[in-house]
Amino acid sequence: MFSLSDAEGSVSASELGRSLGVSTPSVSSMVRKLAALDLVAYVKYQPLKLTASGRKAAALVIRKHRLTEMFLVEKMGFGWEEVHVIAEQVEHVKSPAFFARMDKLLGYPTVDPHGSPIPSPEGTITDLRKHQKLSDRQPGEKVRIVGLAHSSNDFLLYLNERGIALKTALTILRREIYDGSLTVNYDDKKDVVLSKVVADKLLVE
Amino acid sequence: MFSLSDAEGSVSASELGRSLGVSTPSVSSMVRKLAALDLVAYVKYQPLKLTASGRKAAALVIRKHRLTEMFLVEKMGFGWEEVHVIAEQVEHVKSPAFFARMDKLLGYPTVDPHGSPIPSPEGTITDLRKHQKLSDRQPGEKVRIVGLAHSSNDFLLYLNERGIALKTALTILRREIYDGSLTVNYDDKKDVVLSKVVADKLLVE
DNA sequence: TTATAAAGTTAGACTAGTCTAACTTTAAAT
DNA sequence: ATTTAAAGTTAGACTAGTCTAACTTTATAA
Repeated sequence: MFSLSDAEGSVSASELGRSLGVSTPSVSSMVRKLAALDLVAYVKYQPLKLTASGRKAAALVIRKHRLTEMFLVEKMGFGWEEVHVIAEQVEHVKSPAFFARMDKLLGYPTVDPHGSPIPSPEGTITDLRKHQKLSDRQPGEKVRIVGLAHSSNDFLLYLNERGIALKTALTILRREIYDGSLTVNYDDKKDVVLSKVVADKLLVE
Repeated sequence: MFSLSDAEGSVSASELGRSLGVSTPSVSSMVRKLAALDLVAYVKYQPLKLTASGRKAAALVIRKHRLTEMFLVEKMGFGWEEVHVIAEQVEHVKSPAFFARMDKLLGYPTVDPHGSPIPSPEGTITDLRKHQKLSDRQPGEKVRIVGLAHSSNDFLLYLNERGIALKTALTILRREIYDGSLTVNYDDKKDVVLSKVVADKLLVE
């Protein structure tokens, strides 16, 4: 629910069911159990919303997920495209000490390997929207990649092939009016063309 | 089943149920499902036994458990008394790559932090019974601790308090005929008395 | 303003896993 | 060899979670 929520924090039952691989009646029945636990604000026939404590619970799971991803990359040598599926399993571990130790060994990181913020132990999550899209920057500017708006496997592999990662410094050379694609330089690469679709998903500062 | 098996590789349904916190009818019904998967050799009213493939499946779970325990101690700084409960959760992670990476980072260890053997990736498990108990050794002998016959939390804390760990070298000074207790020296400790109960559980070479 | 399509809910069936109570088998003891 | 207590199994009920089909509500659009 947390990750599917729109700007108002709402999800439709059907969208949730689709994403969970479950029918809408199943969503209905589960959501009412979550409402009984005060995790979901449930109003019949209305879009679903998490309560404050639901959002906190979600943030704490996301915290475990992202700490794990960071640990897998930094301490175990996995690639950023490999860690999501592993972390989805490890995040179910109950032991707070386990994640506290990861946090400490990592030096209390604030973002995961894809640049997404790691919620605090209290369940506070900083908003990523303060970052700007690469596609909004102008030719001539020099920017640094600090996050990804989405991080599907295909996208991560696309970036790997081009040697683009967090902290890569890009110089914007040109923008095509027609399709919004950008031509950029970075590291030892010259005149690399990135489509608008890609530039929209690269967050920079 | 694997860990409760006696010398003949058998467990009673009631013992299994007790250890799992489940009634005997539940054991019955699960065991028949495992028999359908050829993991358990099931004969009505007879003690339960794993099949060869059941033993292999069990060994592979134990492998994940013990690799995790070793990783928690060696790479994450946990104490040997803390790792069992965490590893019980982490062992459920599916990703073979995750455990393969632990194995590699640990340098392919053969025993866990309690001296118990780590099964091979093929599911072969070496027998610990080749080790001798401390209680079978004679006064005057010098021995090294290489394993524990059991590793309950209480026992591990008992050993922590006395500074006894794997690889501790002991000199046996005296054995009491009456209760079988041993007096030993090790490190900078002198004349430490270990009861027969303790000496039975310390495996040495 | 009403009709209608899309979304959500209720009803009822099914499965997996658990339980207790009643019954059967095994094996230990007279 | 027979009795009997312990262990195991079967029967049947219950819960949680899922589904499809039928029904209700919402909101869009004529």
